[in-house]
Amino acid sequence: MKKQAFVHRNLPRLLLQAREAVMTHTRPSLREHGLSDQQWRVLRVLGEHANSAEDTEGVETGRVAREAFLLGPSLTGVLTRMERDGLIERSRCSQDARRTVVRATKLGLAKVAKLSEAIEAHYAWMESELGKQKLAQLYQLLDAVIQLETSSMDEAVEEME
Amino acid sequence: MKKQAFVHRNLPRLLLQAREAVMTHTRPSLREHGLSDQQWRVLRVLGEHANSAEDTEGVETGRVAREAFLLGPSLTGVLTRMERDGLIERSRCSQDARRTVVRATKLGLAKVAKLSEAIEAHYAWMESELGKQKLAQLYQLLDAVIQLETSSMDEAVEEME
DNA sequence: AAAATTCATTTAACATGTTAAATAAATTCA
DNA sequence: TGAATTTATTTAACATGTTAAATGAATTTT
Repeated sequence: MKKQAFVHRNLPRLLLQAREAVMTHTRPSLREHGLSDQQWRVLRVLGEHANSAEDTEGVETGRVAREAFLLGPSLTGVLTRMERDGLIERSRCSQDARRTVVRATKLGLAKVAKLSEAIEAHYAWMESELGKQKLAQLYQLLDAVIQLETSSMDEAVEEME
Repeated sequence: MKKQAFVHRNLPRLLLQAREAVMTHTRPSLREHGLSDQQWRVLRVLGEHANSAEDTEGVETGRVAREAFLLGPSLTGVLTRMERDGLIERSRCSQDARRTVVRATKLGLAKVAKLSEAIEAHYAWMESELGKQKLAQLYQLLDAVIQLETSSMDEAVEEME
């Protein structure tokens, strides 16, 4: 019996499609508040750090970039427009003048609060439609893929050094 | 016993990360051939249609946009640069002068052939590292998410009409 | 057939992604 | 201490994403 060929499915494209499909649901809420996808990611990060003890100064932009999954140069522009729109404030870090620190304004924090509800509701909906197990399974598989590729990349870097 | 809260994981971000992780592997091959991610997607589509019977004229840009997952205006720019670099040719559709049709040049097709090998090899590697079942499972789950969101969107559109 | 409408693509304007180079401040080293 | 190096961010230049408006060609309507 001939072995059935495993038909693979353009994984990057599928991941992109899946992401778009999910965002199609949450994006309208963001737009109602005048936020781009990236601005929302930034606000979300700032919201998470807002009540943290040492974050009275704000969060370093490097950290924001990592956690919001943005590159430095992109973040610079995003922050400029967010400052213009009164969502955040920037200042120099008092400890290390190389760094810039950012914090959300009252307006920004208010949007985080409102939108977090909408996002939560969306997760609840997905959970009920798709099932908890499947969702958890998906998380696991995505973690595995990320782990796989990242760790193999580390090896490649070691070889170059 | 208190019910354990289901900790959800920022699905869009995970999907983005997973996609980046996968592309981290294939991107160097693309760059060696001087291709951007988008240019590769376009070439891939053109390659798939190249040996098709009726495609002697080329493929309509609308179709390319859909299959390469690009928006019209983005595609226009991408194609302009690809034409400049000798990867593709554009012309007016003889049947319907509104449409533009595109085809890959010899150079373009050669790159598709070379890169397809590299991509295949990458899938083989992922398959062996992650396991066929898990990969198949991931495809299934991603399909389910896409299905879920797109079908619920259709309903929303119906309500507006 | 001429006007109105629909359809496919492009242009325009602005936001973001991406790489390399420039700035500027902190750190290390001689 | 002062020069060389490292680190954090920004600027610059170009490619792509995104929405709305413009263009041009087919189709429908009257």
